[in-house]
This record gives sequence, C-alpha cells and structure tokens, in this order.
Amino acid sequence: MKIEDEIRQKPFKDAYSKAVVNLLYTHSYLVTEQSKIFKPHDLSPEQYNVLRILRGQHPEPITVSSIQDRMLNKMSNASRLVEKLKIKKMVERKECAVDRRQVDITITGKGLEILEQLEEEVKKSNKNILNLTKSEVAQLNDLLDKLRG
Amino acid sequence: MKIEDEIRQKPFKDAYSKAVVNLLYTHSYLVTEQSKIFKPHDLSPEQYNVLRILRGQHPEPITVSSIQDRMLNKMSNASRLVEKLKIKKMVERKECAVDRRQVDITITGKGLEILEQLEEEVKKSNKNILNLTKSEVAQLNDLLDKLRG
DNA sequence: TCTATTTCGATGTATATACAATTAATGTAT
DNA sequence: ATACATTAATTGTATATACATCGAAATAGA
Repeated sequence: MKIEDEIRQKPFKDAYSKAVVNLLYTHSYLVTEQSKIFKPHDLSPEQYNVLRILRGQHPEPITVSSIQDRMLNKMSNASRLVEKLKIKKMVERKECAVDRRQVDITITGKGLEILEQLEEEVKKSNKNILNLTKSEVAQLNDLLDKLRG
Repeated sequence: MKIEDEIRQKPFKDAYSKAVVNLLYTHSYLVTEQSKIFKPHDLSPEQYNVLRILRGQHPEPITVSSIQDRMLNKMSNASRLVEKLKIKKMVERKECAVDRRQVDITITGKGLEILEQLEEEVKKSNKNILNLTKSEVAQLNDLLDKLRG
C-alpha cells in the first residue's frame, strides 16, 4: 500500500522526503515482523545480530569494539548486549592476555545451537516479509547501497 | 558502499536476507543523520513526526489514538510523546467534550513556528542524505510500497 | 623514564520502543 | 437499568538507542 494511505497523510510534494519517511515506516514494519520470530527464543533482533557476528568469527574470539564495528546500529551498545547474552549463557567473556583493556567474546555451544535452530526460520521469514521478486530485491539492495553514499 | 563491506561480513548467500539487513543498517544511517538537525531544536525525530501529524490537522485537534494511527512506528507511545511536547509548550491538551475518554491535542503557535523554521532545512537534508537521482528515489519508493505487501 | 594522550570497556542518564496492565468512560445486551 | 464488554488514554517495566563520562591500560613523545 502507498505510504501516504498507510499513515493517512496527504501526498508528499517531495519524493526525497517521502523516501525518508518510507524507509522509517518500513523499518518499523520489518522489526515488528522479525520480533515475532526472535521473541519465542528470548532474543531481540539486536541480540540475534550480535550472535551472528560472533558465529562469523567462531572459533576465534572477537573484542567488544570489533562487535560494535560490525553492528547494524553503530550507536548501539555492544557491551550491554554482550552482558545480556552472557546471562543467557550464549556467549563467554575472557580477558585478553595480550591487551588487558580488551575482552575476548566467544559464542558458546548453546549460542550456536540457537542460531542453527533459527537459521531456516529466519531465511523463510525474510523471504515472506519482503513481498518482492528476486530481481526487485536485487534492485532494492543496489539502491540502498548507493543511497548511503 | 556495499553493505557487506560496511559491516565487514562475508557476502550474503540470500538476497532477501541481505535486503533485510540492508534496510536495518540504512535506517540507522538515516536516523543518525536526521538527529543532527533535530537535536539543536531539542526535538527527537519521533517528536518531529508527531508535530507534523498535528500540523496536518491544524487548526482542528486530533486525539491521541489518531496520532498513534498515523505514527511511523505503530508500537511507539503517542501518549508519552505528547506529554514531552506539552512540557515544551509545542502542543496543548484538552479534554474532549463529546467523549470524555478522549483527549484533544492541538499544535501551538510555538510548535508551528519550530516546524516552519525546520521546513527548508529538513527538505535540504533529506535530499542530501539520499545519494540518489530523482528517478532512483521514485524507484525506491515504489519498491518500499510494494515490499510491505 | 615520566607525562600526556589515546584506546577499551563499562557505566550513567535520557529518550524511544515493545508490550502488558490499569483506570475511567462509553456502548451493548438482556 | 444493570451487568458485561469495549475503547481511550495512562502507566509500569524491560530492552534498546544516543550520547557523555569514567577508570584502567596501553602508547607516544619529550
């Protein structure tokens, strides 16, 4: 549905402003849909993302600031998200021997298991969430990559 | 830049999953840029959006639930955002005479002034934020409108 | 070496999002 | 008319985002 109808607004005069609003609105739609999957596993979308980052390095550990670097939201707080995951026994923290300021984070077996369980479900969900053809999705990716300049 | 490079990840196997991540990442980029404009006026992006909704009805009032309906994030909390704006004297609240459960919200002169001041700046910023041509922006809008099904 | 600066992570605070519960007012059904 | 259900808004709680500050450790430079 057109964004103007969904938020009951008069048509935008400016396509750029419309696109900004459209992106914000679509984000909200995405997160709502995603949460339905993660909620039953006691994970937030952000915690899921951190687990994926850790799996990408496994079995090597990765520091908190490296996690921060790779997070989707650079203004988020890796330290606190890691703490939440540690409480759930999905990650381990170990002081880095080389540099005692740093903390090495590793995903646990439990963390890997949960990702494994979610793998197919997330993939299916991502496909269902986006009501687009393969070539449209490719177009969208290109536009988003260009958009950020 | 390609999303994989920005978040230092290996290439996505699945274009749909890539698009979801791309949208989340782009959202964070947008909000960061937008906040730079709103911050000096002591407004958050969400508060700005509520003010715009109110201006759309002005001089008619609008109820809290109608605001909620039109908000970009349906899970947000119009009641609390209105309260914040009221403290800043940008909106007024009045009990609805017809239905005493409802609360009529109106934007004040001060609220309108601030929107007026921001108008051009926001428009320019929206154009600068999106590194796309006119036809690409139109494409993006079409894709997003279709995406949500 | 000694000092100054930078880096890393943790922490504090304000705002917003997500969702549940509550309260008051209204509407509906018998 | 009374009981029951629904609606509107507020409030409570947990998580996340945004940004500033802090302390410990490492690094750079005189």
